[in-house]
Amino acid sequence: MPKLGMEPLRRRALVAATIAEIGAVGSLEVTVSNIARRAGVSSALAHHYFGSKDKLFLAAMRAVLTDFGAEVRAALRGVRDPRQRLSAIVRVSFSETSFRPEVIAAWLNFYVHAQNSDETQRLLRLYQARLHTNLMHALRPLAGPRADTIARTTAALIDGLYIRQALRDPAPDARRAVQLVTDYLDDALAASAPLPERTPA
Amino acid sequence: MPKLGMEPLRRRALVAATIAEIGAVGSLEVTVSNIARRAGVSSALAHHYFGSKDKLFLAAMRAVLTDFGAEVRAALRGVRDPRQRLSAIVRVSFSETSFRPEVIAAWLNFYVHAQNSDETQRLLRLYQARLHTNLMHALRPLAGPRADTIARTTAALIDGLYIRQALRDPAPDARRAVQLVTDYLDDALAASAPLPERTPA
Amino acid sequence: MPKLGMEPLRRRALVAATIAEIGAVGSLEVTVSNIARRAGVSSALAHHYFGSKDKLFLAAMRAVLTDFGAEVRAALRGVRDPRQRLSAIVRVSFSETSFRPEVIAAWLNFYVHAQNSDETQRLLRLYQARLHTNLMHALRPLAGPRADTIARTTAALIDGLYIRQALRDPAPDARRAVQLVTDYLDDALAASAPLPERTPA
Amino acid sequence: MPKLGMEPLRRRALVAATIAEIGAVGSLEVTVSNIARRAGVSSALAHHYFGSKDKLFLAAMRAVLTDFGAEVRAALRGVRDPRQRLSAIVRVSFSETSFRPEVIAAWLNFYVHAQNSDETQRLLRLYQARLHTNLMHALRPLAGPRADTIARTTAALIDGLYIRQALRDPAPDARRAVQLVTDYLDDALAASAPLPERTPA
DNA sequence: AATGAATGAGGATTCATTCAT
DNA sequence: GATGAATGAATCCTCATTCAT
Repeated sequence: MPKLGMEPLRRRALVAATIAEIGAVGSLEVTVSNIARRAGVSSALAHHYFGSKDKLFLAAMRAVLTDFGAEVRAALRGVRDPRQRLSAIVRVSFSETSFRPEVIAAWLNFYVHAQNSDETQRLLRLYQARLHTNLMHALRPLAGPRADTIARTTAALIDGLYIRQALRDPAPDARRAVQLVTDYLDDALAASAPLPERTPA
Repeated sequence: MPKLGMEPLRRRALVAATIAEIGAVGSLEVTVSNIARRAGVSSALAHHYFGSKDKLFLAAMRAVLTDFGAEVRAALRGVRDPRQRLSAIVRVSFSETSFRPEVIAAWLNFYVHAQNSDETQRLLRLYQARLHTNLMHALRPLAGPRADTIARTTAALIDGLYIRQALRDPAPDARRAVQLVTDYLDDALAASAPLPERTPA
Repeated sequence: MPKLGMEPLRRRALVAATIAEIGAVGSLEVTVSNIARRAGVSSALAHHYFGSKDKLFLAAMRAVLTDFGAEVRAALRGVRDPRQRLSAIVRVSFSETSFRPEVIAAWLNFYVHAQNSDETQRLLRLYQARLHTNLMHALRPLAGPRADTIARTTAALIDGLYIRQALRDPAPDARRAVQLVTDYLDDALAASAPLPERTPA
Repeated sequence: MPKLGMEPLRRRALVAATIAEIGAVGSLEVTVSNIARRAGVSSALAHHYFGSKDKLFLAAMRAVLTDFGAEVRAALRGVRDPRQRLSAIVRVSFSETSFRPEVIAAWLNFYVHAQNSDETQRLLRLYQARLHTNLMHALRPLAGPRADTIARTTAALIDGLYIRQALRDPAPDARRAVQLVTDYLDDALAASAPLPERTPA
């Protein structure tokens, strides 16, 4: 029962199915057929709308990054205090939207995919650059010349906590992840500023 | 012209070729044929010795971890001072053996592979546990109750720095990576200990 | 915004697009979608009007033959002298309408298609029969018993010159083609006329 | 029961099967699977040895041309008289090896394929060039300045007779084809030379 | 010890065709 | 009259794996 205006719906469904499938399988070795089945359509339709498996991956990745970016912007909206902005960034990095097993798995796989896809690489760099910008904006007033180092460390720490979740032993523990990064930031800022103010855990 | 005692040589060559191929291709989507060609043998021989592609992967992974473990042990041998032991661990983590593009790529891919291979998962956990043990051993005298947190943060940070190198933008910068982790440790230990002693960059 | 009386326009457009597409692609491996796009309509419409890809091909072929037939009739109209009728037939065979790369390509492909389509085969035979009739009509007074042989040779020569153009090396050279056939006819008729009487094959 | 040294056998079998299949189907729309089945092997093996469908086509075409070239050389060996050389060329063009329905169909399809394959185009040009050279060699002493025209006409005539056989109405009639070309040559040479010597049919 | 030969299974992709609107 | 939506069927191609030698 074909209807008009299905395209955006199908696209969204296929993108969601792609992320879910990558998450479920745990690698990029997913079949277009399975993704399509998950989205309730034929594999031919996936090709009809996206042209190729690779383009579908790219669309999925863009969706993940777009979602993340939107969440960050929302979380930062109206927050002026640098320390609170930092907290917001960290919190969103491990939010329920992003820090789910399937998204984590997708994320990890996108890093792998970046090794062979310029566009994926570009997207990941874009994400990193944005994160860095956001962190720097908040860190500069707090850490002065050490801002850059702290920003890089924080970003690496976040990625490291993601990759470690990929082992899936315990369910991803967002709380603990946030805590670790927060602790790190406390220490780092304490060491940078004359009058460290420790935030309560 | 088959010779006697070739087995260990072939095995080693195939394992090395596996790592190299994964590194070159940037994903686990490598073919046994290509690995075998790289090792200068037929793909049938790879199966003869390892039984399956998966077993070959596992062997490669074990080799990486074994090498790393050996390097760590060597670096720690004779070093008693906790802070120096910490430095040694960090240094080895970014040593020339491990922090090469191809090994980084292999590493990243093993994390992916772990999603579907219990044995790979077990191996990665083993690596993590050993690293944790080593870190704790050195951190306990320095950071007391905070040792665990710092150890986890350090481990995540190392993994995060690895994954970030996977984007291959600049060649892997081991020096900078070591510096970041060292800085982190300085701050963390400064915050933990009564009398922080900053190590010179 | 569908309009009334569109059918003949659409049909013509689709038929023209079919020939053009076959010519452009150089084989029958054209898609209905591409043909339809070229005609500015949806592929569904092509099916609506023609029922199937094959029927569309047939329609295109009929169009080519009809055009050719009409051109021949026009060229022969009012011409009474046998030698001039011969010339007219040859001229039309390499006229600007027919001897264009795309039509040549289509022609060649119709010969291929005839291998599997009775209807196409029938059409090509019809074309051949008509050409033969026309040639015979003009040749009988000029060559008597040799008319049949000369007619067959002329027809084969024309087809041969077509197929050779399919290699597209130089742009089709109609002038030269006409010249070759004319020369042939001159020789053949010279050998047939007044004195020499050829032995029957 | 795999044996050693199968490669050349398989290659030959696959090439023969390709020609046969194209001949049977009457177009290039044959599947590798069917070709392979005809050769008694799996489609995977066809890819193993030839790399792709297109390469297999090319190999088949080369085989056809090579066979034809060898036959021509054999027929010309030891023949010195120009008129007899001409006859030999014509005879071989319609020999039992070449003028079979399946080879005719393959031939026709190679002309089509040439529209999209540079290599096929190159091969066909090569065939044309060789034929032209052979014809010229024999015609120059007989027709002087008209040799070129006669050679081109003869070549086109041969191709035209081939394409006409593609309609398959009657089984290919080699005798008649040879006769037509011979008659043509007689006329043309009669018109060129002062003292035509008619060869007996 | 080592490999060439061979294949089954599987996956991306294409496309003619159908149908509800 | 016209089309977007949708798919089943096909086809090329790849690859891990097996086996006889």
